[in-house]
Amino acid sequence: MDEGVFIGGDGMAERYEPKKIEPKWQKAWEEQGLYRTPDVSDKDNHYFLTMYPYPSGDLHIGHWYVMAPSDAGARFKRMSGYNVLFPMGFDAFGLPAENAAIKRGIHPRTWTMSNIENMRRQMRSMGPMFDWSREVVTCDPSYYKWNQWIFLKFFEKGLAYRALAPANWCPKDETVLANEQVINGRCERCDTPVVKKDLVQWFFKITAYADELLRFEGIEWPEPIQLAQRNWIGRSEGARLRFPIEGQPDASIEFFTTRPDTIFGATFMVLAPEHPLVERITAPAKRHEVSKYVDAARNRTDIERLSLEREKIGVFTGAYATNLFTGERIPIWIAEYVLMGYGSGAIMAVPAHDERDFAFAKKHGLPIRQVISPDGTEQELDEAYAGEGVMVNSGPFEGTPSVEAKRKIAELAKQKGWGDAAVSYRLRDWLISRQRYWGTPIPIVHCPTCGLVGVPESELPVLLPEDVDFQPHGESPLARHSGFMNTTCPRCQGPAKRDPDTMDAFVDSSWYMWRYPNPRYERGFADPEANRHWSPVDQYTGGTEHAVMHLLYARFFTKALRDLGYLWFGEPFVRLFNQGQIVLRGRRMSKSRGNVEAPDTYVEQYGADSFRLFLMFIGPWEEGADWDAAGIEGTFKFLKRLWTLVLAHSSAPAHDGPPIEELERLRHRSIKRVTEAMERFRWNIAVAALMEYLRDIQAAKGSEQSISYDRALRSLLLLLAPMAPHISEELWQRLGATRSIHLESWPTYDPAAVAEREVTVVIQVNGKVRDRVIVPAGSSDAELTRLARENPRVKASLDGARVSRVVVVRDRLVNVVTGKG
RNA sequence: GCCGACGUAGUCCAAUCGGCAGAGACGUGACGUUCAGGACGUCAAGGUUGUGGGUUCGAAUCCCACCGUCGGCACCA
Repeated sequence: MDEGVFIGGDGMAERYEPKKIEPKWQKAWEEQGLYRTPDVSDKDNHYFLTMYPYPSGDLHIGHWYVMAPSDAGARFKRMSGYNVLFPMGFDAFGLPAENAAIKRGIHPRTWTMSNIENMRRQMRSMGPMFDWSREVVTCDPSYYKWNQWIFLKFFEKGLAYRALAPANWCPKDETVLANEQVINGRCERCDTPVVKKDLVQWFFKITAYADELLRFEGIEWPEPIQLAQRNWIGRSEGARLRFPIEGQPDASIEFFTTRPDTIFGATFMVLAPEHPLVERITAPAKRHEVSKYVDAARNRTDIERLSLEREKIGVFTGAYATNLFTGERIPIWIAEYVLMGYGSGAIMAVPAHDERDFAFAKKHGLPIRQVISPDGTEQELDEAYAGEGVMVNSGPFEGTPSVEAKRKIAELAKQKGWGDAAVSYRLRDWLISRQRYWGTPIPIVHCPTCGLVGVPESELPVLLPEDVDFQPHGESPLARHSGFMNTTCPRCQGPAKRDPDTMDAFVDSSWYMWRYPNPRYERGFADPEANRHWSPVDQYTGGTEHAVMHLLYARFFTKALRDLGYLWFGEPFVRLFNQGQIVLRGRRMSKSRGNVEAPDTYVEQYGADSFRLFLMFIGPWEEGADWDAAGIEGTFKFLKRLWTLVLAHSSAPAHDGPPIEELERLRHRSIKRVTEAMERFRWNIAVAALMEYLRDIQAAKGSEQSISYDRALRSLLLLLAPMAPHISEELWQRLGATRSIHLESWPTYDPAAVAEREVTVVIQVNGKVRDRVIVPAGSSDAELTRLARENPRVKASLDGARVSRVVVVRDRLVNVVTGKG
């Protein structure tokens, strides 16, 4: 027989040609409306969601790696008896569209929409079960209207607010960036070093939910993602205290510390260069030096700060505070290692017990006093001791264990009115305003008399004008569009200006999952009726790169919208699965690197089914893989063998002979293996099990006429259907089916039928294999022990030694252990 | 520096509860089919499970230390 060819009755060979069958079925499924999911059916609903892509232009291998296995998962769930919603859409706002458009002179909307068109086409070639009738495109006014609506609800409740903040500013993109968009001090998009710039910005108050975001009860998320979010939120317990400033009776320095137990060792204080008190407290003699330092610090990029080798440089303000616990006057310094964005931008410096303070004290000749000792005695410190111990040099607390002292010091401070125990978070509020064009306009009117006024709901959406000069000029492009900017105040009807900024695109993705159930709903961001059937999302899949941004924002939005009364649950995604990334020679694929592998040539050559299967076969999904197309032949050959075998069977005269036990056992075993692998998203094991199963069927020569053989092939097709939907549909029809294989039920297995009748049991002496025996499955321990003790090879290797024990693992092994000595 | 994941055949990877190291695939080699190559089929070789220690009758699997690769965080008081 030739390659993938079946010589039919008429002598014509029919080859497996994916190019012929795949488009045919894609068209047929679409015409049949096979993937239109009803909101209500006689089955349980299951919402399976994979992260929507950014429409960058072409679907690359990374997209396939995310989507194809997700599609298999959704299809598996559907065959398992659920009514599955598996929608798709486009994350269509954001910087790349604007940057690309600027470069090519095309309007961002034109560029984006043509990319979407192209990517839809490419996605269809994958053969996924997306319900396109529910597609969401975020740059559509009918979508972003609800960004604005949610913004206004947040604004009313104080969850959206404006504040002057030293923002991360990218000089090249001429925009502010969220903390999450700054990678190693550089702009996530263009790699330009980021500088600080004071701007009035819009924030969402995610910190109001810091504590609740730390809890993951009731949801099944991978432990590493939970950990990443916990670390990002960075909750720490300690105390917030105030020390008075000498000569400034109505001001004090507030600071947060996790180590109140070390307070007797606080020999100086340090303020962040941007700290509001700096100007006020600086001694006249120091003014010049201090302002020089502050200016330099502000203009430094984060990159420069890091490249200073974390040298602890700073300047003395000439002012003094009082350490209320020791009564000492301690100098107030300013230094960059204290960050304005954390705590209150000021610290008590305890050089003996903090590495950074130690380095600073050494450099500037400040006193170092040990107050915690591991053993209660004082010793010479050549580095900071950050561990626990017993307090020394600590007045009334002398001898107290430091762990206990943390609480006691906070209590004393509270009594005296100096402060109290407190919790601090690393998490900052989410800066959402962008000085760019391609985003959702912020629905706020700046009125000279009324101040900030929300646009009335009836006037939404505030449309993003099309005729805008979006070339960057260091301000929001909308600011130069007078038709957009000039408006009237909704409250006093006087002349007013619109807000020229747009929203971070992460706002869009924070709630898109509630839009899918009914994307055309006009009376709210989410259709309550449709959402009642689907939400929250049962299964979410996506990349680990979203561990702390999208996934945290979406949780925040869900909780906030719940508290506003619009959702009835607090977690958006019940189960989360994070797949790994496809890399090329160890490097992330990206357009800017120019190392993007296009799937199209592989789809052209081997078909979508082989390519899907190969992506799933390449390794465990959660681990990702280094791209190497070498193995794709393997999955292609597998499908060709399947094709040949099924076609031969389809033209065979009859298959009604008696069942064959071994073939039935193989079938049950394969169903079990594949089912369990699919449940765990271990596609590689599932594919391997199918390959093995096919070989087993091929090996059952002479059984072709049996009912078991027929069942075996049909089950194989059913098991393959979620992963390779086209070929399984084609062959299913060839076997005489009248309706789609994708409407069939997942095959079930009988555990009893999986078990082998006879098993090979290994016989060991002291853990070394001496013999193997074939025994009936389920043989008793006593029987196995007897077999082992009487075994001639065991006797020979025992050589008269005393047997101290016999370990029996039923159906597996017997280990004869000899006594010691 | 801190946190996390992963190290199994030349390569990608299996091994469900601690129980025979090998399911599947790539590559390599031999043989068959073929005029030949390809394709297809049959078979084969290939191992100190990263290193060292520990627990155990028994460790790829559990524990400790180290090395390596990748990812995240990175002056967070």
